[in-house]
Amino acid sequence: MNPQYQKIWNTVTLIPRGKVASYGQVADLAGLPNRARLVGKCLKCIPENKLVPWYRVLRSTGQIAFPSGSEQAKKQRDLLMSEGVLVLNNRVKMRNFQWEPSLNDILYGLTY
DNA sequence: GGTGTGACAACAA
DNA sequence: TTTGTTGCCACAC
Repeated sequence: MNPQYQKIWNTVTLIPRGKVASYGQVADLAGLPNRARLVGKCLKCIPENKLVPWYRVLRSTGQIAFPSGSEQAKKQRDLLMSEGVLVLNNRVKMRNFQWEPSLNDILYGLTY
């Protein structure tokens, strides 16, 4: 499988419970600047055995990427709410919930 | 190789 | 705030 995909999945796995990240942020951390859209593609083909918290990835605005009211959007909202992330009108307040990776996260989480 | 397509982002109005 | 436009770039045809 494409090593870029592995890197992206690993990065998403590092997002802690109760926090979220944007597509662009994940791309940057994975060493793939300006490739937010690749992250989106990547998330829809996660292998089942991987257990990647895809639902913690949102648009830079805090909006859920799926159309509001869609089944996928509902599912994502429920998963976020279940770990304490407040979702109103298909959107999260990034000010409150955006993940700020520590130096340790970057040095030890993204290497393998 | 050209072309169209994204679970995007930044900006304008 | 919400909507539209433009830039972006790896992929799949």
